[in-house]
Amino acid sequence: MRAVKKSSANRSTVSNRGSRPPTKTALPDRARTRAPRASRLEKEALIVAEAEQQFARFGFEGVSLDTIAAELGMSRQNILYYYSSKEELYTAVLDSVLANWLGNMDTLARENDPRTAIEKYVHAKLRFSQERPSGSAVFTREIMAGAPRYGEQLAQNVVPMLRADVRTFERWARMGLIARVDFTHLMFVIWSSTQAYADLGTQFAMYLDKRALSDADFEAARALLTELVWTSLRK
Amino acid sequence: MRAVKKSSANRSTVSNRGSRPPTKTALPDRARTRAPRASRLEKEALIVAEAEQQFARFGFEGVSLDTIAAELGMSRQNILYYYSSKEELYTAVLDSVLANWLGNMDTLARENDPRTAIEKYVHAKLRFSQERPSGSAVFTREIMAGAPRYGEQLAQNVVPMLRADVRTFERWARMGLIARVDFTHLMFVIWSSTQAYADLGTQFAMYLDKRALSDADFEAARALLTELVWTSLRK
DNA sequence: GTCTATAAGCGGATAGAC
DNA sequence: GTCTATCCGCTTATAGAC
Repeated sequence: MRAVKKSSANRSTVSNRGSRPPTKTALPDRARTRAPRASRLEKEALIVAEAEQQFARFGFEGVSLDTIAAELGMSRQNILYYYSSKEELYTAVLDSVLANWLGNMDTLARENDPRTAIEKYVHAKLRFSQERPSGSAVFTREIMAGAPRYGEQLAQNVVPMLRADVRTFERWARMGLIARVDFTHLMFVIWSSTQAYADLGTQFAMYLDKRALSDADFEAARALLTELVWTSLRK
Repeated sequence: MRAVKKSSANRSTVSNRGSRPPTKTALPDRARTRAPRASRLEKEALIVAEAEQQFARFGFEGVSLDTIAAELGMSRQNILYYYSSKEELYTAVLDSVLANWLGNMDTLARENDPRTAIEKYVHAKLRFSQERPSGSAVFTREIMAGAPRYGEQLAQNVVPMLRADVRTFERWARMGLIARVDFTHLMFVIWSSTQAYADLGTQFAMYLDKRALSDADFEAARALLTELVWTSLRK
């Protein structure tokens, strides 16, 4: 197999700042009551947020510390003061997304009623896609690349969740609450389609002749997907 | 917005039908009089095939001409002899995938019976994901990046196909052949989930504790997705 | 904490020999 | 067609001044 090459790419192609996030507002009055510790965390959060946006669109190799720094009005050396390497910043982004994710995504087993469980699950997953599309996209890119930098964490955190959800479906089927279909592939469909509303959101919007997906679009997606899944499971 | 460079459509690498490198046709009696033209096309096909693999995993910026050349046992300068820039090679890859795609994907309207149409459509889309996963992934990455280099072609070739399919659904609904749901989002679900079996195939396989998805896995996906869609449309 | 300077290497692309 | 040589910009990262 080929070795994963080192990162270093000509950035001339990434000059497009078309749909960039709104220019980050500089730190609001950093007047005198500046707790040193809070300040650091605050700045790290800004860096991670900007890095998330860029990694989402261009992937690890497609982003340079310079472009991240430029967008934040700081120097690349300054970023390296907070994160000692590009890869460390990258994993910090993924850590941040994963934490937010695990904190907000309940498993199916939280609910006893299958219908309610599915409704809530699809809703939560789509909400994540809507509220943090970049976070979703960074994960998708990492997975598409073969998870070279975050495979361990994925295997330990995400896969077990999926397995638990499949087991929950199977339990419900044994209890006669739902019809028996291939629950693993059902999860694949639910995951990939909800994820797509984050990763391919701009493309979906373009198809719909709008600049970005609206609440109504996400509501339509939620309604349809819930309907699709539940109709096939209803006994 | 970024200017989309012209793609070298004249340099058609479309002849590479299958997923992998070209089969040498070599008519025995013609062995002496080697046509230089065929030789060139053959080599271009090899380059495009390797580039497709790498762009699929690492994206445009994540790949260097050096790594592509190394895998083929040639020099990066030699690649530049066939494709005068990295971007030209990249668009040649997308041209090749798109041609293969348009040639094999029928629209829904090809069939008169909705059920049959959906079955064939899902089947064809999944088959493409199975047979040319890298091609799918290159497109997904391009779209996730905001289609900076192939947006024009996407808008002209893919979007119209999707719109036509949605109109077909609507016609069937007016004819009373299927129930009325949100057909646009239905297409989003069909596209994203079938696409995922290419883009996230290795991850799905990992979840299933195997090295790669098998025919049986694709068959299970086909059966489930067809069932999901059709059940929700059956009147 | 933030800066300047610099190391050390990879990137795409061109020119020209053979 | 393929190679060597070369240009030059960009990249990550370190060292050290302030």
